[in-house]
Amino acid sequence: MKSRTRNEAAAEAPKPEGPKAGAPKKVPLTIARLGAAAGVGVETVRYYQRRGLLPVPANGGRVRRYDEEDVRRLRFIRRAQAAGFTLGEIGELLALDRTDDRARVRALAGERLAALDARIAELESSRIALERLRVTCASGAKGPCPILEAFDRHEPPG
Amino acid sequence: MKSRTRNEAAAEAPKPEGPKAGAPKKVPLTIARLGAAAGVGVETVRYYQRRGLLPVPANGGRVRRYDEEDVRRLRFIRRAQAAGFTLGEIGELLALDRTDDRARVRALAGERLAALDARIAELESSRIALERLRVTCASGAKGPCPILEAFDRHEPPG
DNA sequence: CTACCCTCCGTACCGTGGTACGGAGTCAAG
DNA sequence: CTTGACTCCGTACCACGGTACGGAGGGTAG
Repeated sequence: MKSRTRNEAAAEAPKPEGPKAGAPKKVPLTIARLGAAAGVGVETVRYYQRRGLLPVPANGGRVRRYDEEDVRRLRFIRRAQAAGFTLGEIGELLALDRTDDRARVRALAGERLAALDARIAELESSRIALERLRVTCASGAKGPCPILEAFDRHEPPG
Repeated sequence: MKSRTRNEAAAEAPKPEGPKAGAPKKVPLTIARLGAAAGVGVETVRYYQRRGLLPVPANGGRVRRYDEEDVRRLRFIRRAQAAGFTLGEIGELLALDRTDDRARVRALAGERLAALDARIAELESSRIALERLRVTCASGAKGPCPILEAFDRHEPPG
C-alpha cells in the first residue's frame, strides 16, 4: 500500500469530451484507463493479470479493451487489500463470487474479521502509546525525551 | 509481521533456577535469550543489529553478552513496529531517545498518529464491508453470494 | 577432558507486492 | 502516411522484513 508513481490524480477523471458532446464518443477503456479508474498504474494491472486476479481479454494480438466489470473487479481488489486480505485470498474470493459455497465465504470473512479486530485493537493501543509520547515529550516538558518508556509495557497481553 | 518459527512460547520464561536458589546463578544473557525475551529469533536479533537498531556489544571475538537495556530496546522495536513505524523510522526514534529535539519527536509521533488514525478508520470501514459480507452471505440466504457487491462503494471519501 | 550446544559471521535466499525497462506492434490524429 | 502516444510482453529489479545455511570457534555440563 504505498505505490503512487503514476496515477497521482488520474482516478475517476471523466475525460472531458467536447462541449455539449451529443455523441458520447465511447473512449475505449484501455489498460491505462482501467488502472486510472481504480487508482493504480498499468504495471499493477498487468501484475494482477499475471496473478490471475483480473481476466486478460482475448483480442488476438491487438490492444485489449476492458469494461465496467473489470473496473469493478479491480476496485474490489484494492478494497479487499485494504481489509487485510492478501492477493492470494483475494483470488479465492473472486473465484467464490456469486458462489453457493457460503460456508467457505463465511469462514474467510470470519477469519479476516477476527484478524481485523485484533489489528484494530493493536493499533488503538499503539495510538495510546503515541499520544503518551506526544504528551511526555511536550514542548514545555523538562529533561530529555524518553521515547522508549513511552511504549513501555502498556500494550494488551499478546 | 508473520514470523513465528522459533520462539513459539519461549518469551518471558524466567528460566527456573534450582529450588530456593541462594545465589541467583546469573545465567548469561546470550543472543538467543535476548531474542526469546522479546519473542523473536536469533536471526532477527542479528538482523536488527545489522540494521543498526541494536548495539553489538564489544566482546573481543568471544560470545557476546546482553543486558536489560538491550531487552528494552528490542521490545521497543517490536512495539513500535506494531504501531506502524518502519524499521528505518524506529532507528530514528532510537537515535532520538532521551533527546532534546522535541520538535522532531513530536513531528514523527504526529505523523504516525495521523497515519494510525487513517488506517484505523480504513480498517473499520473494511470491518463493515466484511460484516455485510457475512450477512448477505448468511447460511440461509437465497441465490448466489455476491462478494464483490459486499465491498462496493461503501468506503469513506478518500 | 570431552561432548555437545550455542555463538559468530558472511552470504544467499524467501514471500509479498509491486516497479522498471526496452523492443516491437497498434492505433488515432494530423 | 507519418508521427507520437500507447500497448504488449518478457524479464529484471526493487524494498521490506526477515529466514536459512554452514563452517569455525566459544563455553559449559557431566
